[in-house]
Amino acid sequence: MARRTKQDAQATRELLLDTAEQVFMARGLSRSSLQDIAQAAGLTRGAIYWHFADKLALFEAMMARVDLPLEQALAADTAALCGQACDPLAVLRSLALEPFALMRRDPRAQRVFTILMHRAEFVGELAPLARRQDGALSDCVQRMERLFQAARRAGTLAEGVSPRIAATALLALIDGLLRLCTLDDTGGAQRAVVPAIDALLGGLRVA
Amino acid sequence: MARRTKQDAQATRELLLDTAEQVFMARGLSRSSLQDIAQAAGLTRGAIYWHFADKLALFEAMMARVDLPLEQALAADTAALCGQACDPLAVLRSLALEPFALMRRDPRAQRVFTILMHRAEFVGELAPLARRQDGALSDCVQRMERLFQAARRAGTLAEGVSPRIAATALLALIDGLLRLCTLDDTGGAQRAVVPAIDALLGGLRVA
DNA sequence: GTTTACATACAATCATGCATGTATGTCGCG
DNA sequence: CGCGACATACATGCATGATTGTATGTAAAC
Repeated sequence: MARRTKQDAQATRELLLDTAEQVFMARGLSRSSLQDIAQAAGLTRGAIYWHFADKLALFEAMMARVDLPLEQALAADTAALCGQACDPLAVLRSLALEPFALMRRDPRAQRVFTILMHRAEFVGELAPLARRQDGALSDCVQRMERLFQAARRAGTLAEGVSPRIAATALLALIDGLLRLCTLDDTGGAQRAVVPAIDALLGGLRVA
Repeated sequence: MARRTKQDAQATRELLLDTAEQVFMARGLSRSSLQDIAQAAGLTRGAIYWHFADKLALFEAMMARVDLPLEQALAADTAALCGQACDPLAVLRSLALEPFALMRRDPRAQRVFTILMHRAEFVGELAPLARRQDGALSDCVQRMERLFQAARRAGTLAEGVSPRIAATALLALIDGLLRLCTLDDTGGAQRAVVPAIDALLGGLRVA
C-alpha cells in the first residue's frame, strides 16, 4: 500500500487506537503484541511505528482520548454546579455519578476503564502512567475534599468525619463500583451505583 | 548443589513463593520471568520447574496461601457472630473490616492483594483464576445479601434498598478501599476504612 | 523531486519448555 | 551394619518461538 492523504492518515491513526482498545481488552496489555494490533487493524507494525513511538505511546494516546474529556467534564460540572450555590453534597453526588454516565454513553470509555482496571500492570515502564493516574486521583480527592469542607461550613456534613476522610471514602466507593461495573457484563453492578452513592452520602450527612 | 532433605525442599518451595511475591510485586506478573524469580531466590529455573508446573501454577500456589485462610476466617467470623444473634449490620461491619485487619497483620496478604489489584492482567490463561476470584466475590455478595435480608427482617435495613443492592454496594466499597490501601503507601487510605464502612452502613440503616 | 505513510526485511534479545546431567538422600538386602 | 540401586531435588544446556526496534523499500501526494 502507498501513501494516503492526511485525512486518511488520521483515520488510520484512529483505527489503530480503536483496534488497540479491543485487542488490549481481549488479551490484556502485556500479552498484546504490536503484531496482534496491526493484524487486527488490517495493517502492519510499520503503520504503528509510524504513528507512535512504541506500545507505551500508543497506550497513552488511547487513554488520552478518554481521560481528557472526562476531566474536562468533571471540571465543567463542578464549576456549573458550584455556581448555583446549592448543597455541596448534591454537587458531590453529580460528580460521583459522572464517570458512570460517561461509561453508559461511550463504549470507548467503558473499554478504556476496563483496561485500566483489569487489563494492565502499572509497574516498571507503566509506572509514570500510574503516577499520572494517581495525580488525577488525588486531584479528584482534593476537589471532593473542598466540597466536603463547604458542606461542613454549610452544616450538612456529619460531625465525626473529616472532609479528607469523607472524600477518600467517596473516591473508594466510586473506584469499587467502577471495578464491579467493568467486571460483570450482566449489569447487576450498575443498578447498585445510585443507591450506593446515595447511601454513603446519606451516612455522611448530619442525622 | 545436590539433593536436600524433605524439609529443605519444603523450605525451598516456600522461599520460591516468597520470592515470587516480591518479584511480582516489583515488576508485575507478566514482566516477571521465571529466571528473575529464580535468580532473586538464589536458585535456578530448574528449582521452579521441579516444584511448579509453570508460572501459572506458581502464581496459583502463591494466592492460595492467602486466599484460603481469608475465606476460612470470613466463614468462621460469620458463624461466630451469627450465633450470637446480634444485629446483622454489626456482623456485616465485622466482615467488611476483616480483609483490612488481615492486611495489617500479614504483610504477605498485603503483597498478594496488591498483586491482585494492580500487578496482574486477568485474561487469557489467567481467566480461570479471574473466574475463581469472581466466584469468591459472588459468594461474598451472597453471604452479605443474606445478612442484609436478616437486617430487613429485623427492621434495621432502610426501606428503599434491596438486600442484593446493599450487598453489592458494600462489596464495591470494600473493593475500592482495598484498591486505595494497596495503592498508596502513606497509609492515608487506611484511616478512611472504618469511617467509610460506618457511613455506608449508616446510610443503609433506617433513619 | 521531495516528503509522507506506510510495508517489508532483518538482527538481536528473551522467555519458555524440555532434555539431560548430577550429587545426594533413602531404602532394601545380605 | 555396609552397600548398591533407585528416587529426589535441583542445575545446566539447548532448541524454539515470540517480540521488539530499526533499517530499508516504495508508491503516491504535494
